[in-house]
Amino acid sequence: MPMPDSLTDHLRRGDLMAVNCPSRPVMRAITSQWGVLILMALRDGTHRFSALRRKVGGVSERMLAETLRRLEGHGLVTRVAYPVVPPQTEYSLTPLGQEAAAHVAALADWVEVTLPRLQPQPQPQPQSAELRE
Amino acid sequence: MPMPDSLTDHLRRGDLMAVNCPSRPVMRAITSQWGVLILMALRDGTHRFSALRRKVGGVSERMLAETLRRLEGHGLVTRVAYPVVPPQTEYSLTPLGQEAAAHVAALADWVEVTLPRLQPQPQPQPQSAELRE
DNA sequence: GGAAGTACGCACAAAAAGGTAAGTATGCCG
DNA sequence: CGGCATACTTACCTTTTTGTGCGTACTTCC
Repeated sequence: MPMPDSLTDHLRRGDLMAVNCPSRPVMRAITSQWGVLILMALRDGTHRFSALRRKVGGVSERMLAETLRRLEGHGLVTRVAYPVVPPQTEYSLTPLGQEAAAHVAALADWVEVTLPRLQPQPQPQPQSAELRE
Repeated sequence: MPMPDSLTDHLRRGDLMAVNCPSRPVMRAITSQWGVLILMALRDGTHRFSALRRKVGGVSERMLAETLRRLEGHGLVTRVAYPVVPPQTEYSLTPLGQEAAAHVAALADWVEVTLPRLQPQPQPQPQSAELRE
């Protein structure tokens, strides 16, 4: 019988497989499409908003701002805004952010290096396999 | 003037920062919400569909099937379907899948272990900081 | 003096992700 | 003999995500 979780009995010290695991939002922030790229971009040091936008190909201003804010909210990114004439803001990784970024960079490097050995998702037609009666 | 990329001049050996980098789809498959969890779940060995569904909390059948298919398309997961009376299918990681899964697991472990040191995203009101005239 | 650059917030719209329910074929359990 | 379990797919609908302009306040460059 699939009786639902009686309570928050799963959140011992973070079972990512549990629906209510508090680590999930953090993982999502880090592994989000732009989160990954922004973390990696910031590994090269402090960047301004527009510099990041130029560096991370394809990101819109809205997504960049939003993702930076989420990362900041989790303590992975630092934001320093100078209320100067033309707005200026500097983003950089916190020590924790650097650790996280190192992990995603490792994965990203692996993907890039392994790419030729990965299928270009040929999308096989849904035939049944292994016919043994 | 923001002249668009003249051509495929960016895809040298995989600049993830480039919009058209072929690594991006793979990264998205791996770092997708369910991709991460499924890869980690499969680290424990071969699983059947329903076993995975039970293990990965919160995943729907649709998402599970879809994500498995994407991972399979990229050569990270193997699917073996036995055309037996009640359907039976076994999913497992390919060698490449195990490498990928190891990376995501490393990140996930880091997150779980670091969680107490990460802000619970207090979402600060958008005030300006560092007032220096 | 008009255009561009800066770092966004906001409103609107399109696209993508995700959930739900139902259907399938059939052996097994009660 | 009816219901459950299995592994999905498909259709339909809701939710979330993402992109596109627009506006801002002021300065510098042509």
